[in-house]
Amino acid sequence: MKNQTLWQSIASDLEKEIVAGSLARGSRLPTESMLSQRYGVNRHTIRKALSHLAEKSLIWSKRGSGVFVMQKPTIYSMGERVRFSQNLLDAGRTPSRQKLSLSQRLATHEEASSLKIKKNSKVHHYEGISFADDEPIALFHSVFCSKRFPALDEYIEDLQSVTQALKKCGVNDYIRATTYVSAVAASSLQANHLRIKPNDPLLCTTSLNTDKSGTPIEFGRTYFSGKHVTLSYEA
Amino acid sequence: MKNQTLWQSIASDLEKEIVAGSLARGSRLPTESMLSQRYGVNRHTIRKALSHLAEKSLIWSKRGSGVFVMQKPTIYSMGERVRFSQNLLDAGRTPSRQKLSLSQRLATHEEASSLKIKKNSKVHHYEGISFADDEPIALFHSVFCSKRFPALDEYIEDLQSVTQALKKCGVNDYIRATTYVSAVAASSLQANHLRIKPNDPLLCTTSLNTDKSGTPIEFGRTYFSGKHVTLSYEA
DNA sequence: CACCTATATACAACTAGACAAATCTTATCC
DNA sequence: GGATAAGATTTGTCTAGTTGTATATAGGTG
Repeated sequence: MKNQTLWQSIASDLEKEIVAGSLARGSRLPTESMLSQRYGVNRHTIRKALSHLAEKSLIWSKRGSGVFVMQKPTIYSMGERVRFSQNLLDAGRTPSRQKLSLSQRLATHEEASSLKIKKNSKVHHYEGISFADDEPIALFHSVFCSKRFPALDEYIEDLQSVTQALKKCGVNDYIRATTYVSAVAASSLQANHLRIKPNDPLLCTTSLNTDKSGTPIEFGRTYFSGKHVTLSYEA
Repeated sequence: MKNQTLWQSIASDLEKEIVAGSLARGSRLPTESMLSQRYGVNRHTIRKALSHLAEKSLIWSKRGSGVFVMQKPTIYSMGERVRFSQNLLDAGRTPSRQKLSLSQRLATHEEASSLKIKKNSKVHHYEGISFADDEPIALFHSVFCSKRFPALDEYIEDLQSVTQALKKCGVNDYIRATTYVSAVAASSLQANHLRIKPNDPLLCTTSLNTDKSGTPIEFGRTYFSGKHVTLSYEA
């Protein structure tokens, strides 16, 4: 720990405060100007320390707004039954979702064939952001056969829960049939929603849920922020 | 004074200018490049002369900023009532303080036992720099029981004086109960604040102030720059 | 030879200042 | 009360200048 540069000392000092908890998870750091005063250095030196912490995913910054302490990464377990809210509760986090859009449109080829419905069938398209402790961790979009679930959109709107909405439609249980996982780079729009930078890595899961008899129910993709989420496949 | 090397004669030349006052205390020297031009030597030769003056504590340098003339050292007297401002005024210096941070956090073991409060109690944490004639001479940090002095942080913020802030909290007088003194090496962060080099010696005083009845009020540490301060224990 | 003095060059670390872009705050208007 | 506009804050980016450090070279001296 010798011969440290100033910005390294500052970075490790701030890191201590974060892990010790005196800078709480999710809270805002002092501004760069205030930090430069506190440490008696130029703002650029502070920025170098902060950018180091940002690379370690301890903090993230938003122009015009401030620098914030990141939450701990969330372990998201994939299994036969993947339930967003329950998953996060199990991980000790507070789940929430924000709807981005909820509409009807024609199914794409991929969606139609996955759901085993006719080409040009109508589907409910549900798109949104998943949060853990008010921190965005994933973007999702799902489609459901409109013919089979005529009023699903209203239920989702009311209940804010896909699982509950499906129950209203008579689907008491559904099972993850297939999941594909790949890594992609975030677009600028995705990055903005997830509060990360463009080209940061995303975990892209493409999944199909069916009922017990194997009939397709829901097809969708979820983009998890690599910084915030680790997928777990434990049995 | 013959057979002097180049850097020696340059050093003594600059020293003359300092003691004569043509290079005022606290002012900035010409840059190393300018000096190397003025004396017609290489910059390294200038640096050798400057580093000699720095060892004699006549100047100090800040990377990226420049080289500055140091003030004279200060005598700081320790006694039953240790008051920073009064001490410096008595020594003919102009005191000032700069706040580095002021926050609440949980007390450490040492702090809790010294203040005789419960473990995990909240404390005000006040951290800053003490100046004499605009030259930093010490780093301090103090803790006060939050429960006993709920609004102390606001008072300190407003009044910029611990003694005055405590008066607002009903503590009209406090007494130095114990003081421990040790010598430690400056960290790079401490060195930066005190305008000295890492590993330069510091006088570390650990002190407890109580009210007249002996109830602990304030516990803290002060790190005096060995180059700038001599502690005095005269009766 | 080993060591000090001095030169030369290059790069790293840090400061200083300015401006742009995004955001937050506040006053104002209807 | 809510929308809008203006101003202040805050992060992002850029250019320039200064000290700190490392390496290489050469001459003089004990």
